[in-house]
Amino acid sequence: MTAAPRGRGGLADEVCRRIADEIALGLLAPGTRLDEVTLAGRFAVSRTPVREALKQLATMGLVVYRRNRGALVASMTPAELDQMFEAIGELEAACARHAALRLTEPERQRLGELHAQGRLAMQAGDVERYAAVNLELHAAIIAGCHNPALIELTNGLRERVASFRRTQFRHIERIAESYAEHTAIVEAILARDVVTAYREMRSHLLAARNATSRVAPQWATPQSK
Amino acid sequence: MTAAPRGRGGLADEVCRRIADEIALGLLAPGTRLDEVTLAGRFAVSRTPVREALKQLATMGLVVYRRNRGALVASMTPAELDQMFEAIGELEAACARHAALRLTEPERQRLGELHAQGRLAMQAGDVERYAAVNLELHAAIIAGCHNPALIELTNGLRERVASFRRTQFRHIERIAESYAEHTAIVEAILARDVVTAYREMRSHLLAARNATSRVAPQWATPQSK
DNA sequence: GATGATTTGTACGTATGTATA
DNA sequence: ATATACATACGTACAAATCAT
Repeated sequence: MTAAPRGRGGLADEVCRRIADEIALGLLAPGTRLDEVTLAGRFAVSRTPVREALKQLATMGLVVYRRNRGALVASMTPAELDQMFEAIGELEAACARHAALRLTEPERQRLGELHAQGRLAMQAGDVERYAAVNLELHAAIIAGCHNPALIELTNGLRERVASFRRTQFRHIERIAESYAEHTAIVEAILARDVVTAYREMRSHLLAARNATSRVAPQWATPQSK
Repeated sequence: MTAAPRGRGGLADEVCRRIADEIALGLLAPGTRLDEVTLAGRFAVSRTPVREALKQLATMGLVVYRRNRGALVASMTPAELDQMFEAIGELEAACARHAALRLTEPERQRLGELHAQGRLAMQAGDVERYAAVNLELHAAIIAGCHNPALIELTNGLRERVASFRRTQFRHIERIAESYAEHTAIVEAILARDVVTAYREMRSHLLAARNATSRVAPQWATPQSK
């Protein structure tokens, strides 16, 4: 799932990936203390790889270090989360614009299929499934820009807010809205309409931002102590 | 200069900053081997902080790791550099758009002053000075978006390409072009014209990309081994 | 406010793996 | 191809700082 350390061997990178996944999946809630020896025990390694992993996670922004007091899973204020979504909006919109011009034929086909799957999930009222398809659709568009730097940046940001956006599709109404927005985006991309693809993706993510911040206000407080 | 690790104490972060600076300044050329013991000696610390620093630099993208063979200063192919500039263009353009709406009065004033300084440097034919002012102007616009996530992302990318864009203003003609583009950008921002600010900043960085890649084709080859 | 316990930060030793002759 | 040299990767020990009592 996580693409964080540019795939190599090494215990530190392995530990880094596993912690990153647990954070993204919400198993490690924001504000959770990350004790080096505990983690070392949990992954059956010494403290050294754990320390290196935590340092990497800190530079990724998934973890926050406090001087001589160890690491915490990063938490965000509502304002910070909002800024994050704004940044993601800018990046994904850029990705969508480039995707409109650069998508290969098979990629274009897959984009259409994913969107169709989204419709089925929506009509079935399957929230989990829609969320999964939604993720894949966005991933397809991001990858479709064919610019590794942009892709990496965008996915990095998405990973950082992953644990904060779980409740995105709680309301069924938001799913219908989301699908309608996806339609505009997908159609624009397939029509190679760069301006519309950019604009629609941007407003789509602004809408998602509002949907999220409405639901998750209480997490934000850093429960440091 | 470098803002890499979110300012804390600790030798690892100190070493990280210093190495990052040396890379950005070109003292450590792309492809240079980063020997742990050598660096440890140079900074008068043990290998541990150096290792942690290198791991951080690797996740920042300034350094690449080869499995069980240590770290190298990251180098880029012309294609990768191009993609990098494209990504920077998207980000800075977004910053410019937000800056047009969010700049405070003192910030707006400073922006005008910086641009005026650029004109003086250009008229004096002072390449070094123009390059410095150029840097400050871009930094002012980036900071002016008032979105920490966007700012951090953009500056991170700029740092990664810093050592590759040193020759940007070799040709005096490029300075004149650059200044003219800056004029369009600054005027748009000061007029709160979001569309123009975005468009002009984007094309400005595309132009800079071309200017750079024309000059620096040979560095790109990864001189591994 | 001082002392003890816990945890991070740094240093160093050993083993494994890669490159060279 | 085998062996040697060498640097990295991991583990462990010590020191310093923070938190709790």
